[in-house]
Amino acid sequence: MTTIRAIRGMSDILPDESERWQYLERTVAGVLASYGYGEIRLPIVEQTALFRRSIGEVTDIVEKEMYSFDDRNGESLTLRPEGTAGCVRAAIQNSLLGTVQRLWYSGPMFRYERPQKGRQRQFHQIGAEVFGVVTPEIDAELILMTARLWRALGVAEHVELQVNSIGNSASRQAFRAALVEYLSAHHAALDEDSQRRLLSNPLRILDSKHPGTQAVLTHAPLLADYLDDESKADFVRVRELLDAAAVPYVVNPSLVRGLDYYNKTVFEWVTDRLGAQGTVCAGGRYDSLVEQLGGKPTPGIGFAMGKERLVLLLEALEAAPAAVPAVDVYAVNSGGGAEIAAFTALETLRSALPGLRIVQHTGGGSFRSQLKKADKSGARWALIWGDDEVANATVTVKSLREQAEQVALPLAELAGFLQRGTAS
RNA sequence: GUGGCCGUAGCUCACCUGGUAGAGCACCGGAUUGUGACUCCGGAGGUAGCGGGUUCAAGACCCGUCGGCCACCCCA
Repeated sequence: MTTIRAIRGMSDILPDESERWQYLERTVAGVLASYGYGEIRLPIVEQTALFRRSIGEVTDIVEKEMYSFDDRNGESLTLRPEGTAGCVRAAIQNSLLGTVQRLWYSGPMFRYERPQKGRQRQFHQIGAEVFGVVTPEIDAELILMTARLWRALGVAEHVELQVNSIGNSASRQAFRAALVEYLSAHHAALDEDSQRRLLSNPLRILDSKHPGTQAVLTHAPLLADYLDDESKADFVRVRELLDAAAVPYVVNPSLVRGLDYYNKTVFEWVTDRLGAQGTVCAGGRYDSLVEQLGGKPTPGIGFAMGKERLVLLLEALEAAPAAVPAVDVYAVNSGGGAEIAAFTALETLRSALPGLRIVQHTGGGSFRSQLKKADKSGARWALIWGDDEVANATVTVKSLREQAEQVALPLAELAGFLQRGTAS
C-alpha cells in the first residue's frame, strides 16, 4: 500500500516548532492590539473573480499560481493567494467603510509555486489593513508598527526597511511607457526573463538580478522623475515621520510590488539571513482597490508578513524564548485499583490547579519504565500510585529535577504542596 | 515552469574505485523487593524511494519516475 503524503509544499508544523509559531503570533497580536487594530477572520476560499479583479490579470499569481476549482454549482472558487482582497471584500460587504478601519488577520494562503527555503505552497501570513485614511501619517503608522514588532521579536538588528513611492496610476503609466521605450532600445542586452517581462510586467525588470540587465538599467528613466506632485509630497512626509521616529530606512527606487493594486508608498522589510527569500514583510497603499471591487472610493493601505520566514528568522537568530517542557506533573500507577485512584485524584487536582499541566501515564509497564517516561517528559514531579498509596489514601510525590526526598502526602494536601512548589 | 545537489533503520549518517547492510542517537527489555537521570548488558527495527537497464553479481553504474533541499523565476 502506498502511503499518503502531504501535498507538496504544504508542511506539518509539529509541537516542537509550533511553540515558536505561538510566540510569534502572541507577540504580533500584542503589538497590533497596542495600535488599536481589531482582528478580522476571513474565509480561505473566495470567488475566483475577486482575485482576478484585485491582484491583476497579468500577474504571475493569477496566471499560474492560483488554486482554483469549480464547486458543485460550477462556480469558480479559489484558495486565497493573499489576504488583502478578501479583507477589502469583507469591508465592503459588511459596510465597514463609513469610518476609519484598522484591521488585522492571520492564516494560510495558497500559491502554486516551486517550494524552496522560505517558500511553501501553503504558507501563512499575518496582515494588517487600514481603510479610510488618505493622509500619509497612516503610512508611517503602519511602518512604525512593524518596526516595533521587530523590536518586540528581537530581530530588529537583522531586518532592513526599504521604501519607495510608485506614484498614482497615471504617473506610473507614464513611467512605464518611458521605461518600455528605453528598454526596447536595449532589447538585445536584456536577459531572457526581462525581455519577456517587457511585455508582461516591465516594472518588475527594475529588480532583475541579471548583471547585463542591471547595466542597462543604470541609465534607464527613474520612477521618481515621473511621480505626481501629491505622491511626491506624501512620500516626503512619510520619510519625515520615519526620521522623526528614528526608524532607519533606505529608499529603493526599484522597489515595486508584484500585485497591481498598489500605488504611492510601498515598503518592504528585508533580511539577509534567509537566503533568496529575504522579504519578511511587505506592503503599501492601494487607494483605488476598494472602488475596483465595487465599494465606494476609499483609500487603503496594508502589509503582510510571512510567518514561515519570521519563524525561520527567529530560529536563525535564536531569538525565540527557549523551549520549556510541556508537562509539570507525570503520574504513574501500578494498575488496577491504583489506576482508578490516580484517575480520580488527578481530575480533582486539575480542578484545583487548572494551570498545572498533568500527564497521566497510559499503557501500563513497570514503575521503572513509567518513571523513565516521567523523566523524559520533562516533568518536574512524578506522582506515584501503588497499592500502599491506595491503602493509605496518599500519593507519593517524587521530585525529578532537584535533590529532595520523595514524600507520601495525604491526597488532600497534594494540590497545596504542588502549588507551593510551583510558586518557588 | 527551468537548473543543480540529494534519496540507506524513527533521526543523523557510514559502507572508499560494484561482491547479497553498519554506527551513533532514539526506542524496547534487563542489572533480585514499588523508583527516573549516569553506567553496563541484551533486543527489535531496513525488499537501500519506486520502476527498468548494464553485469556472473548493484545500495553503489546508466535511464526513467516520484520525493526532498537549494537556486532561477516569483513573492510574504
